[in-house]
Amino acid sequence: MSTSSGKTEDVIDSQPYHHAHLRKTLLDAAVALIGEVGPRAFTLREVARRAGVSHNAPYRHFAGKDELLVAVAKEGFDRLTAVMQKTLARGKSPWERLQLCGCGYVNFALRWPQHFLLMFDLPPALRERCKNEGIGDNAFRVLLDCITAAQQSGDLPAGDLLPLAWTAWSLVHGIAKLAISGNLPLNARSTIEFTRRASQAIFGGIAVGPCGARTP
Amino acid sequence: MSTSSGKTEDVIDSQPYHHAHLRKTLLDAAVALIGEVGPRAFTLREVARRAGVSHNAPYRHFAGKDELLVAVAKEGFDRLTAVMQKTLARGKSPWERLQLCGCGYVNFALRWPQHFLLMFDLPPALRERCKNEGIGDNAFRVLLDCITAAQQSGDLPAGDLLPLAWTAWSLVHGIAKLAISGNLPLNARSTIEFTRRASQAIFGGIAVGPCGARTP
DNA sequence: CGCGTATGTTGACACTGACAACATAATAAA
DNA sequence: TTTATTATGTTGTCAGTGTCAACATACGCG
Repeated sequence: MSTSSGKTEDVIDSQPYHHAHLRKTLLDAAVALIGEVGPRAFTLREVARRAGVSHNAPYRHFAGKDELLVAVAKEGFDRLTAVMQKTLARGKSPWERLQLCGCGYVNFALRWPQHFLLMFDLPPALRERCKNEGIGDNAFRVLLDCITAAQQSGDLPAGDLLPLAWTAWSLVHGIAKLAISGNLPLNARSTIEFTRRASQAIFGGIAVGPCGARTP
Repeated sequence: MSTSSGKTEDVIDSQPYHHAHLRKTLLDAAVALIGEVGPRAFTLREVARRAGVSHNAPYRHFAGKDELLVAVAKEGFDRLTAVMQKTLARGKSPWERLQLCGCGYVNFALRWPQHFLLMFDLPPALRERCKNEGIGDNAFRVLLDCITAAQQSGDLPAGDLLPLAWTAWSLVHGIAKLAISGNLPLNARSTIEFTRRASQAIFGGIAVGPCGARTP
């Protein structure tokens, strides 16, 4: 019983050797650990411990702690993209889909706050590497597509795409960060509702109509 | 010359004993260190090293690393408040002052990104303590005052204060965070300009007029 | 002057990320 | 088949860190 370690592995015990499994196992353990203790208490050795391997085994699959963090971040962006796509699919118009896209973003942050923190609070050097590897690009593209569609349907004015995207992203990112850190005294449901109203406000304007936080 | 350590102390050498000076010295060193290496590489021992004391001296003035971090965060919020107040003072109308308030916020983040990161990326437990001690309250009050003034002058509609404040805060906070992490490919000047336009957009609306990122 | 207390130091411990050396399993080569 | 090579996991070690305990020193008050 050389590989007496675990659960998942036993099924495919024809390969008692870890093979590429350990990488996935470590990644899963890392994602779970992040969700439990957050980026600060995240420890390479604890990840190895949970995976049932020695404290140095991860080095065969990741150059170091940093690379594991990047991998966890990548996993996070993939999940974020999925959540946004699933959420915005409920929208009936380009305009509504754009709002729901932002709601999906905030919802992801509320559900997996630690993971979200890791993704965006990466040290500059790692964040740079993420960008070079195009790790957040898919998620951003979802937003861009939403805005383009809203422009084509006439819900948004034609013109430069990026400033619109940055504005929308900044708003929902700010909401997400502030909500996670407890600076918005709202529960999850209210936070999403607030996101929706703020999104409407940002495109429809607050000053021109009744208070944006009041009525649509 | 028992206290041959430093510069500032020599002036008041009538008290060769460190007294309450060390606390300030440590705090200054901590702020400087944060600015140089960021929250991640921030080390209690390095702070002590820079202050010229043993690695355990800080424990006489701070319960531990966490409490020092909280103190650094508090210092940051005080400076943030000062920057916002100074910036918004240039505004000629309540409406303009509100925008400049946000610009001051972003400007602070651009100038002292590491310090800004520390202030808002504090671990939940510490962030909680900051809130309990009312550490960010002054800065938030500056924003509230701006909004109230804009409401009284008719630039903003009357109504609940907090949703308006949250919306504005979320927007500038998002801009600051994204800019710092390199997700907005703009230099400092353009980022501030973008902040101004986004602020106008959020209250004036994007969809109702020409593209908010184009013309005032 | 002497003593208690506030402050700073030394020493120690467990923990971490990282490296080097070693061991073993899978695979390729002969 | 047998051997060599590579991929993967382990053990041992190191410097660095946060924190605690024990010790040393300087101040202030009786």
